Amino acid sequence: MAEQADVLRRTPLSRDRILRAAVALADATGIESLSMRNLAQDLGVVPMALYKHVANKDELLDGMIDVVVGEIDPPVPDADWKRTVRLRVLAARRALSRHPWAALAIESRNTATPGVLAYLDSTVGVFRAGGFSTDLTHHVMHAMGSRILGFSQELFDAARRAGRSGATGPEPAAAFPPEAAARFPHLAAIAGAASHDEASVVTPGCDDQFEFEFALDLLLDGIERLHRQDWTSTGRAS
Amino acid sequence: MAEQADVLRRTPLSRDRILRAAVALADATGIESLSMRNLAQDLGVVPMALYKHVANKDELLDGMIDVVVGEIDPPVPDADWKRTVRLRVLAARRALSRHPWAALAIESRNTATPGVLAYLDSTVGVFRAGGFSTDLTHHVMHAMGSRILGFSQELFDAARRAGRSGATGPEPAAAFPPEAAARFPHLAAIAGAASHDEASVVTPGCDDQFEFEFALDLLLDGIERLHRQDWTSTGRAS
DNA sequence: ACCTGAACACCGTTCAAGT
DNA sequence: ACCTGAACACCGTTCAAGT
Repeated sequence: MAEQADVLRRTPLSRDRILRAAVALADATGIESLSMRNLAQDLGVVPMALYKHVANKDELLDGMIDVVVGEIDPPVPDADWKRTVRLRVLAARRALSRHPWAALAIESRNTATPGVLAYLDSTVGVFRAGGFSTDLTHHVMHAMGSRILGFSQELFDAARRAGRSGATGPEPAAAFPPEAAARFPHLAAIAGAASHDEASVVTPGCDDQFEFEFALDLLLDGIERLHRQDWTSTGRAS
Repeated sequence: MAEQADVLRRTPLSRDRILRAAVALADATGIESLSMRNLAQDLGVVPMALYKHVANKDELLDGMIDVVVGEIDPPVPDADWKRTVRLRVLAARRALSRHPWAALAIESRNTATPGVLAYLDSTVGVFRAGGFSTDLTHHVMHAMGSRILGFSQELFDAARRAGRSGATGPEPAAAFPPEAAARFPHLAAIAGAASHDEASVVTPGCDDQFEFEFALDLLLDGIERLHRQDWTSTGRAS
């Protein structure tokens, strides 16, 4: 770590080098412990040196987001809009999964970065090429929400960690704790219901990838149905 | 503001009074400017006095979340699970909408609060009472994601603010800016496509409530279809 | 025993002094 | 002209000194 900093010290700073170091630091220690001072130290540089290349911390975060979004595999041309969207979303999920802080960072910024806009634009293009009206495409993009970028909101996942004390850093989701099970019987009943393979009796947690694809397909199937019946917002043909 | 603090100064501090003041402060000035020092000043109290009632800032945030979740109208008994879920989710949306900081706060905490767990538990109960298997209920809860608490992820919304400079504080979503329209033609094409009423030509933004209900119904319709065909995770009957 | 001021270990960022 | 140390205005939280 220290000798690496020594090696890098003489190579000149650049926006790109700063962004890559910031991503690596957030990957390693979490976004909440990423600070300008901290990042500067990793780069063997005085904190103020960073401000030559990024205006402030918000711009740094925007840049980091676009590094991650830039890792998403380009779309594979396919006649079928549904398969194209599905593969691209799963590619986004792979990229975002490599950087666990990225999803929350994207949601926290109240303005989309150029990289996110480019991604959304190309995805809209897939729907349009598939024959979707601008009207339906608009609503469909809203309905997909952040799922279009490969992440869901982890709200329900947080319940699996309900009894966790958070002392020993990140760890796999624990089983639903007994005292919570008594107070929340319905949650306890379904917590163990998703053992997709019989071997996972000890850790009854569910398969995140399965859940994601389940929700994605639920949405895509519904979208396909609306598209087939030429749905418009003025008169629902349901 | 100052005379209000004077009046409150002699009424004794309590966890409840702290939480309500924190919610009010976050509502008024945003969650990012809520600090312990700041909140203490609003209460006419020295910062350290707060620590008698909340262990730390994280616990304060958890308490604030449960104040908001506690404002959700209780479920209305109805024979129809679909209508029950729909009404409850829309009730959650109304409560969360009154506190714009709450959605992100809930997502940021990596453990569910007791109030959120209670809400999820009762919602699971609605599905179970409607005849859903534990298996399907589990996946369905994941698929709904944070939408079950009445908020979506605003990812696509951020695109509408793409050209915004953020200088003058919170403001309604601006029209898609011209220079962005050139770079992201597909987004520009659908940005204006959602004028639900003809009067909104000047501000072509879309109707958030419509988009939310569109997505909610898309999910509920898909869920109903799976339920009708007795879907199980082992053999998809699609 | 309770309360609280000062202090500690941090932040992001400004700015003026150094080269 | 460029770089950077010190400083400013904040944080959350600890702790010891006061009552």
